[in-house]
Amino acid sequence: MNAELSFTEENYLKAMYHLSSEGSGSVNTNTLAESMKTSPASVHDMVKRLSGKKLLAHQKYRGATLSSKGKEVALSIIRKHRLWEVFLVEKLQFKWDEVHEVAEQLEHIKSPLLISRLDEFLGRPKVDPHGDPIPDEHGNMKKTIKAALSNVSIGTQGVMVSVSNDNSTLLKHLDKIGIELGVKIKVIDQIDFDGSIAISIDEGNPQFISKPIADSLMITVL
Amino acid sequence: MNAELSFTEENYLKAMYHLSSEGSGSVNTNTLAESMKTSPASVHDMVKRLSGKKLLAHQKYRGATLSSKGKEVALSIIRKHRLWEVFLVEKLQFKWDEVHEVAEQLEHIKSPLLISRLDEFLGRPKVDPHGDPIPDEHGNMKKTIKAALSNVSIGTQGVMVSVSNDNSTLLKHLDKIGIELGVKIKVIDQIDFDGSIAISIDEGNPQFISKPIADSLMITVL
DNA sequence: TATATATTTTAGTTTAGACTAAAAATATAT
DNA sequence: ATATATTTTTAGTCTAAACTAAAATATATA
Repeated sequence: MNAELSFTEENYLKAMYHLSSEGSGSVNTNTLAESMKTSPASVHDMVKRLSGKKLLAHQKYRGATLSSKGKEVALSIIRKHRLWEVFLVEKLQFKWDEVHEVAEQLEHIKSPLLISRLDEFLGRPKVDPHGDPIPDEHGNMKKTIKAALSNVSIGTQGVMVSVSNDNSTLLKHLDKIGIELGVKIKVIDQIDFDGSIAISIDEGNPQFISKPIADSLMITVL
Repeated sequence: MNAELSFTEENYLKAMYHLSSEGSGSVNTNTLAESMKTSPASVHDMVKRLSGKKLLAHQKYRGATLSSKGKEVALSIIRKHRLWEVFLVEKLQFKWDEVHEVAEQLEHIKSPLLISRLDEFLGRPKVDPHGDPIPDEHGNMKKTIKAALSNVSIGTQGVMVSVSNDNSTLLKHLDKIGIELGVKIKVIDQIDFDGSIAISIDEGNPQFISKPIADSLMITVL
């Protein structure tokens, strides 16, 4: 009845989910091909396979859409991926940027018991180390809100998710003061005069960053 | 140069290792086919693949032998398998009869960092939950002496390391009478009539177990 | 509207890993 | 020593998932 999916099939479903604004809306062949780093022809083959398995709906020349069954599978893989990322960072001291490749492998391990025990072992975390929400066993998760650091109110906590500016002087500066992707940031104070703000990084001592810097730092609000 | 191996290729190498009395000696096609639950023809295909990759040596009609490179790969997979088993039992409260299937999947995850961190996290264990030794990162492990409980003389003490039979009725029975991995067992008496024996479990009161059960209980002799 | 461009689909190959059936080599038993 | 049985290898086929090249369709522009 529910034949086991290959790693590849699972990866296509995951990509479909991410590309279709959280699972609703259709994805065209070329977009999926680019995301999967393969050819449109290969994608077309796979889309036919997966729609044969009722995991997505497809009509000729009109792109593909995840079915509810397909969405369910995608969310369970995302859940596994993010739980493993938490494990790697919290238990095995992986750095933020070392987890992805390994989690890409671990997400395909098939064992419901493993995942429920892992979830428990980790204390049923709600977000992964990048601040992305972890779906529960029914696929429910709360949406994350992303905002520039300069845009949130005092007391807001979040996880650094991107720098909307690739000026290398800025990047070096961030590195020096300990701001990197994945760190937890809390806004402590805001100075009206120049728009600079005081933040704590990973629960450390408060330090100031200027408005232009705060403008370019994006966080997911926790 | 060192192209990544498929799960299947890794499984063949692992089977080769187990079938060739710890990696030395040749394995014939039929034996390997039975172990891999496939046909001799398929095995032959794979043996040609793997000898092309210098992971084993093969001469026509004369069976296959692991090369030192192949043995190295096999041992690294066995290492990963056993470390994951320790993780599942010690951290995720898996029962010793629930770990195998999941470890069969986890052993193929490719990340040297993951394994070295996992090893550290687990306190560099020397044996897995079945009492089998865990190879170190260079493939070294010490041999353990195992014997069936029915085979040792009165007065012998040992530690329960495995059950050479995965019948689930037996496993449940053992669980009920308090026999689990790691318990210390001493042979108190042997009854010639039916071959049953009296043992003490963790220095407790003697109790009898039948010959068929004693046959399938393996201990490491102390 | 007609034509150019972009996207999607079809058709035909390729590789890994399985399969079955049959042929070849080796081992064994009378 | 020869017949028989066993084991191994070859040959040919199948499926999943990729590929390239070409055909079909859709979209955009003159």
